[in-house]
Parts: sequence; structure tokens; C-alpha cells
Amino acid sequence: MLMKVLTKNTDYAIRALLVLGTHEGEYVSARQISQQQGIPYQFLRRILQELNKNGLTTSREGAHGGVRLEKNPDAIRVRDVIEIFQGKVELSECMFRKQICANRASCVLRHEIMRIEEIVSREFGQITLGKLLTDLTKLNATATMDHTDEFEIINSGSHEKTDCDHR
Amino acid sequence: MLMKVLTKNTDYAIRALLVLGTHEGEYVSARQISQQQGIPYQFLRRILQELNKNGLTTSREGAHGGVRLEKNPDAIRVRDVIEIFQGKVELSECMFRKQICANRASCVLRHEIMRIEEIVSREFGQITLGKLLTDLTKLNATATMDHTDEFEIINSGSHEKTDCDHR
DNA sequence: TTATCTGACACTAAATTAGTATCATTTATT
DNA sequence: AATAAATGATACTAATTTAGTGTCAGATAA
Repeated sequence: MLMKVLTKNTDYAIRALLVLGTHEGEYVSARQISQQQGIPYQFLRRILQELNKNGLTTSREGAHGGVRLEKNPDAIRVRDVIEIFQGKVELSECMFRKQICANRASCVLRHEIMRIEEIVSREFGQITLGKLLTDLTKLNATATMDHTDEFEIINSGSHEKTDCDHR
Repeated sequence: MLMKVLTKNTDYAIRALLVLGTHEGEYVSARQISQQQGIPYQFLRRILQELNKNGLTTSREGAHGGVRLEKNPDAIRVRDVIEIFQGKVELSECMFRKQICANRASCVLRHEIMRIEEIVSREFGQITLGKLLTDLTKLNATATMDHTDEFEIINSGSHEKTDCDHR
């Protein structure tokens, strides 16, 4: 892969949000999401807590508790999730500090990188959870028509290899 | 930073190529490049060997030896260098295997990621060493006119923090 | 009162990236 | 011929980041 675009944190978070998005208004437990998506349970728990802290979701403790989508799916951008888990999009330090790079060779390269990073940031900023949910619905619809295979993910083990990873 | 775009390998490699590009036809030693750019010597040596193996440069052993740019700067793309050190740009495994993702949630997300990756790949494919060399020349010209500061990088230590890194 | 949840947080493991060291060989110079 | 300055090859360590696990306290529904 060209470069590490999304870490597992972000990947799992978005998949969890997709599950929550298909159950809007309902509380879904970490256990359920973990099993449905094949995400390691403890890892997922931390991720959900983070989403809570950032106001994307709310939770209810105790039996029949779980996590619920708090914001409108159209108001949740993939970039927001990336920023939670992989840090704020920031321009190169050099520009931020308004200094001229000590090293010119680095500088010309960085200038290009910054330009591309801005493109990437903008692109991820345009993908909303709402859009992904629509895509998911469409995908499920066609798959069902085609009788290709079933919807739910089968494996609940934390190390299943049926799923592609993003590296 | 949003995501790790370039590793040190790639960063150092491009900076080394920029040095070689400003000395076209001449052999420049790893020692010289290391000192001028503040790149750890041994690390740089391995990088230069890799550039050799990939035909971007050639080397001459012995005293007064070094590394020389072999290809035309306009024929060297930043993407080429990235691919040498960070691997081939590849589409997501799912697409490559022409399989439908077992996990639909991953699938819709991956589809977007692939789209963005292709943009990034295209962008890095359009940046040539020749372009960077032109930028560098311009930068040096204006800096000289402005009397802002000197051209050469001063620090030769391997851990200097004056230079911005790309993370 | 019990099973099922989340909150908080400490911890370990795995993978990747960055950097170092060594020895053999080549080559220009003296 | 001897020496110094260079690369080739390759093994190794260190640092950092990413991924994953474990535990205990408290909340809540049945």
C-alpha cells in the first residue's frame, strides 16, 4: 500500500458508526457491534468511549445499555473520525511557525506534500456517515437481488482474515 | 498530522536526489550528502544503495567515488521513490481479488479510500525531480535577493531539530 | 440479586520505522 | 606498494507507533 491511510482505530470506529447508523435511536452494545463486525471487543470498547467523549454518540450504562448515534449521520464526516483517532489535520510545522525552512530541499518537497494533504483532507471531509450508509444500503440491495451471499459478517473472532484490511 | 505520508527513507531519498540533481553528471559521496542535508550517514548509505539498485543513480567505488544521478530529473517521479521505499501503490485487496467484501461496512469505506488513494497516487506521479529542482532554484534565488538567510544547511548532526519533519 | 452493560485506565504485544555497526572490496593518490 | 576514501552487502539494535488485553468499579433492567 502506498501509505497508511487509516489506522484500525479509525477503521473500526467508522464501521461501528455504520452499525449505529443502521439502528438510529437505538442503543447497541459493544458486544453486538464487536460480534457483527469482527472487531476485538476490548479494543472496540475504548473506541466507543472515545466517540462518546467526542459527542458523536451517547451511551447508556447497565443491562440493555449500549451506544447510540447522537449526531445526524450527515453531520458526521470521515475526517472528524480520523481527527479523533489520528490527530488533527495540521499544516506542516514550517508553515505553521511562519518560518522559512532551514533546509530548502525539505521545503520544496514539503510544499508539495502540504498541497496533497489538503486535497486528502478535503476529500475525507466530504464523505459523511450518511453517504456511507446510503452506499451500504445500495450495496445490500444489489447483493440481495443477486443472491450472491448473505449480509451479516460471520466471523466474530478477533483475528479473522476474511475481511480486507486497509494497509 | 493527518496521516503518515512519507517515511524518513523516502524523505531522505528525495533530498539526496535533489542534491544529486544540483550536481548532474558529478559523483557526490554519501558523506557529503549526509553532511549537507543532516541525514544520518549510515542510514543514507543504505538509501543510496537502494536508489542504485533501482537505476535512479549509479555509483563509483573508491576514492573520489560517490553516487551520480543516472536518469533525467524529469523522468524521476516522487511516486517512484515512494514505491521503492514504501511499496507499490496497490488497490485494496478486495478489488484486486475481485471478491465481494465479506464485510459490507468495510467495503463502502474502502471504496472511498481507494478513490482517494488514486488521487494521491496521481498527484505524486506528477511531481518530478525536475520540478522540485526548479522550485529549489527559485526558492534559493528569492532567498538570496531577500538576504533572508544562507543557502546551505548548517547542522550536520544526525538529530538536529531545526528541520521540520513530515509527520 | 444477578447478569449485562459502560467508565476509567493500566498494561502487554506486535509491527513498523529509524538508526548503527562491521567487514570486504574498489579506486585515486602519493 | 601503501594509504585514504569511497561503495557493496548485510546484520543488528533502538525507538516509536499501532494493536490488542485485562481489570475493577459502578449503573441498570429483569
